[in-house]
Amino acid sequence: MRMSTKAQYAVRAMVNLNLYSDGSPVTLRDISLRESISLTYLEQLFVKLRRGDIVKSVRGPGGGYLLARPAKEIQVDEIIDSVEESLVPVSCMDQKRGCVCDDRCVTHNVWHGLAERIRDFLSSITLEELTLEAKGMPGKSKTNS
Amino acid sequence: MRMSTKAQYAVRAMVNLNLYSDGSPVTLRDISLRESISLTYLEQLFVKLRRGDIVKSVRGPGGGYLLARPAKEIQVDEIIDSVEESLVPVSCMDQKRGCVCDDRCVTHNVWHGLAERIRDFLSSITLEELTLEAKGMPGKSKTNS
DNA sequence: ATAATAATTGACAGTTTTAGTCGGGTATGT
DNA sequence: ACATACCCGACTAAAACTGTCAATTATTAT
Repeated sequence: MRMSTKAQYAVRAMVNLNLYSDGSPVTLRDISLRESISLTYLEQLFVKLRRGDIVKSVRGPGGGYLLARPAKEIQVDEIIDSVEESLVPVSCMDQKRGCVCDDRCVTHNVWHGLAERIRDFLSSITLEELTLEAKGMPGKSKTNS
Repeated sequence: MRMSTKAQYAVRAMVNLNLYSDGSPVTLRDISLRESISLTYLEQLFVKLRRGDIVKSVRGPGGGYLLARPAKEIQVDEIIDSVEESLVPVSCMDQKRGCVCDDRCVTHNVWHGLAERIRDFLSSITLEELTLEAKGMPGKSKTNS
């Protein structure tokens, strides 16, 4: 039960992007240096984040990435979804239209319930909250306990 | 974010063991046939389940496995812990004594909070509840929603 | 126009984890 | 003694993860 480093990187990169954004685009190179994530790997992640409507890109000199929406409207689960990291704990439940197990699904409800808790929690946290926390100014809701 | 099949097998096997237990030991061979899990793989899992005080073994002819404790006192998270499947979503938090990240733990609280939710949920479900559900006689608390 | 910047994309590879198999051993009841 | 069933560690094939590399396209500054 591990969150892949891909997902962890994506969240960290997004917090960093928002933290250092002043209206003009932020380059991946800057994020790469600040977060010690390889530039080429970040590129991979941001292609997916763009497709997921989390960021938008500005090409050419002075270009980079901007948030596609206000930080308040970006939830952590959306970031993870965008980099194609499943939040569902078992493979038979990947399809939207429910579990396709044909038999012996005694444990189905356990994983289904778990998936709900994970989703609920991660969708309750916004990028804005994480960024405020990173600034040492916790927002109105804390992420733990 | 996947629950390994090892953990899924362990939970399924435990439900099956309890379901077909009438006081005398249940052999892994029977569980293997009923759940279509390889016998040798089950052996691996049950060594760990025994060490985790989930089951106890009876050797020799007529032997097999029994629950080490009443089903009501066995929680799903204990089963998963026993087969050495971490329930903590990030590796830096594996140690009991907290996260050892030396820096940039902006996202720490997210994973910590997530770990708590996962633990809380899985510890709220007992083997007895799962077994009753499997019998088509849902217990007092449902596992989902 | 041209050059520099920066995103975009696909192919590829090393490493680690997972999911098992295999071959023996050990305890116990009949 | 012998069959049963647990016990244990080494080994392996496959998959996933975590990136790298090379080449391209779009945009802006000069």
